Amino acid sequence: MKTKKMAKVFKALSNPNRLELYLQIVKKHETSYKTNCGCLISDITNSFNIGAPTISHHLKELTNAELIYTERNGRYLVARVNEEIVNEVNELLKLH
Amino acid sequence: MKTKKMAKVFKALSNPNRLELYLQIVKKHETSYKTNCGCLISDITNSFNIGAPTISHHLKELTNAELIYTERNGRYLVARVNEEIVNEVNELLKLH
DNA sequence: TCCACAATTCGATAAATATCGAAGTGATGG
DNA sequence: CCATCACTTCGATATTTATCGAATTGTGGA
Repeated sequence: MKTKKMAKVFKALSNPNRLELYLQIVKKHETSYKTNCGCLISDITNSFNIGAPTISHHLKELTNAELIYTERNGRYLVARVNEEIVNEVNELLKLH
Repeated sequence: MKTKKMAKVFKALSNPNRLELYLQIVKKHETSYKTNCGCLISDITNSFNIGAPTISHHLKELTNAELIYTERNGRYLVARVNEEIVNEVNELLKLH
C-alpha cells in the first residue's frame, strides 16, 4: 500500500533532529553536485549536539524510509538523497 | 525554529490512518472546491475502521500541525486544508 | 602490528503515541 | 423536552521511540 510507505517517509522526517540531518544531507548533496562526492557523515555528526549512536540510528531510519542511501568510503560514510522518493512525496502533497 | 514546526507537520502525517484521513480531506476539499462546502467528517469516519475517539484525536493532531482547520456546522464538523502550510512543506522538500 | 578514529550494536530508560471503551457535551428533529 | 446523533474527553494500556553510555567492529595511517 502506498499510504503506508509514504507514512513511513513522513515518520522519518518527523523528528526535529532527524529532519535537520536530512536537510543537511540534501544541502551537501546539492552543493557537491558537480563533484558528486556526496555527504560525509562525520562532518555532520560534529555539528549536532546529539551522540554518534543516535545519529547512526537516525541514518538507519532515513535509509529505511528510502529517503537516502549510504555508502561506505573507507573509514567514512557517505550519504546521498534518493531523489525518486522525494519526488513521489512532493507529488503526493501537491495540491491541485 | 522552522525545522521544529515542519517536523510537527511530518509527525502529523506519519501515522498511516492519519495520513489517509488527511488525504481524504484534501480530496473532498478539492472536489468541493466550487461549492466550498469543505469535508464532512462524519462521512469519513464511517469509511475508516478505527473508532470515533481515535478519529477525533487524529483530527486534533492535524489541526495542531496546522495542516487543516475545522469548523463546526451544527451537529457536523467540517474540515478544510490549510493550503499555505502545505505549500511551505512542498517548498522545503523541493530538490534543486 | 597497533593505534586512533568512524561508525555500529547493545542494553537501558524515559517519554510519546495509537488505540480503545465508557462517559460526557451539545445540537436537532420529532 | 427528550432521544438521538456527532463528536469530544477521560482514563487506561500496549507499543514505539529518542536518546544515552559502554562495548564492539572495521579501516587506514604510523
